[in-house]
Amino acid sequence: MDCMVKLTTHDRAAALAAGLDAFWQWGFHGTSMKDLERATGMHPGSIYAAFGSKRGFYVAALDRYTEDVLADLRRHASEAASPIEGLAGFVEAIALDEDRSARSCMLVKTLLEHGEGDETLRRSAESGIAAIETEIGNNLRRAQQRGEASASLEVEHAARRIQLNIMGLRSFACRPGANESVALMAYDIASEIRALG
Amino acid sequence: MDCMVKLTTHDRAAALAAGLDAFWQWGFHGTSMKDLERATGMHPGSIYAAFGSKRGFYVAALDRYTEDVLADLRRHASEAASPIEGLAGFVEAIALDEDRSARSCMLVKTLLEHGEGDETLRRSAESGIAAIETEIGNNLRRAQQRGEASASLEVEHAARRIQLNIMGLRSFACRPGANESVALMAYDIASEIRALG
DNA sequence: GTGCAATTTGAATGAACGCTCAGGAATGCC
DNA sequence: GGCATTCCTGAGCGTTCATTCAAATTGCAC
Repeated sequence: MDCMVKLTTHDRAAALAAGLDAFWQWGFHGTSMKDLERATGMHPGSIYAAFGSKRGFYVAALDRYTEDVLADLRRHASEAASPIEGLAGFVEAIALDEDRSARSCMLVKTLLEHGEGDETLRRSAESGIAAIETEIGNNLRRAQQRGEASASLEVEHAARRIQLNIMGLRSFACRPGANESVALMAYDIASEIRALG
Repeated sequence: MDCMVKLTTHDRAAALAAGLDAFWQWGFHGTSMKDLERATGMHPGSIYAAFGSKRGFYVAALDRYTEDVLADLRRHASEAASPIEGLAGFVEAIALDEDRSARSCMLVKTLLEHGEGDETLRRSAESGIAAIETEIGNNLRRAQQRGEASASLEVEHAARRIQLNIMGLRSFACRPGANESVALMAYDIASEIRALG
């Protein structure tokens, strides 16, 4: 009627970002289509035209989240003096980023919300987690090649262990008023990573 | 009508256990009153008489979960040769318990599902987490008194770090087919705890 | 300016939601 | 056995859910 939002037309990336934000806050079941309409500025028909279903929207948003995390990881790796330092910096950033510090890892959130039940979403979360684990492993291997990490380091195991720490840290960060201790533990974890080098 | 379940009358503990199981599987939003009726064998009116609301039921089930975890922690502490060994055994048990291994910590699940929004549930989860953290801290302090842990150990920080590891481990355990690596990491974390002694 | 295809719109849909409460059954007391 | 009381039952309440689709609007070629 009043055509207040013509911007939204076809702005798929913006819709995804807004949808991700909503799902991140309230979860899949906790976010209604009405919430998504408000968040994206789209009307139900348009959302269905773009993403097929509420679940389809969630999966697309989750994939985008994974891409964001991977990009962030690669950025830290490329900007740091070494692969190990890149990983340590990635973890330390969790302590500094105040906007996101009170938010869990979206992939863990998905895994816990749909631990039993929705196979599609669980698979989607699992593949994202696996991708991040691989990326962490790549960094560790690069560190080995540069002689910065012991050749005897079990890369896959170490990568999983780092990811477990990150998952725990991000979950812990959801505790109300945990900012200080989250920062302390982020630095702890970062120095454990540096100790690999 | 057919009075098929007379057992349920007043069996509050059983209802709580059944409700906890349902909420643990599907979360708060993912569990409907119909599901709870099926799980408990109670009729809606009885559930409301017993717990006030769906949220009230959830809070009661969550409190019971916390009590269960605390009891488990104390049992390990009392049966082990030392407080440190008790904590290590508690963590190792996560690797062995196959029934629960695919389930996250219910408190973390609550925190993530209601990270933003439901203040009541968040507070409830937070107080449970705090109670467990205190109990872990008590064990560490006892280890210090027995001269098994360094007197310079920062108990609160170490307790939080252990809890972070447990949170991460339990979340990681929700990954489909992660059993092996979960067991490996549980042993890793247990030996890090033993290294405090 | 006109016609046409593509897109946007939002009211309407049936189902499922959390929750209530009048009425029936069971219980306790004398 | 009669009565008062407590407890249990489940149909049904109003609401909200995810989803659809016919109608209105738009963008574009000529």
